[in-house]
Amino acid sequence: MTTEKPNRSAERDQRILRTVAAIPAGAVSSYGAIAALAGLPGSARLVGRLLSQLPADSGLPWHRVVNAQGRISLPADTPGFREQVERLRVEGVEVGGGRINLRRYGWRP
DNA sequence: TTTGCGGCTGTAA
DNA sequence: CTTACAGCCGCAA
Repeated sequence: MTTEKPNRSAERDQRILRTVAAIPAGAVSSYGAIAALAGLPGSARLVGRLLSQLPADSGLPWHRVVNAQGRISLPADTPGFREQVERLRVEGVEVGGGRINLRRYGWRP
């Protein structure tokens, strides 16, 4: 009735986060791919923003998301970058120079 | 409410 | 590898 304005953004967020959560360990996906899988093609940057604001205790595998070039999108001199590299290696993903071979580790649902 | 800007982007040149 | 531009969105002014 009075409020006929559903929070569509919150819904998108959930869909994106759920998609990220679906990436299996040992694999990586890209911002654009996640957005597309979540039904939001073209909203790659939204995925990035979401992950960047993700609480530390979210439990989501944010580290399994890299850019379309297979590169970690965080500045190489940041704790976040090192953390991502570390987490990926723990899962068996080879990371060289902040790079990942998508042919090999790219997630294909 | 409109506008402008910037981003964990993507793609093409 | 660098540069440029295109879309999409959230946020501050």
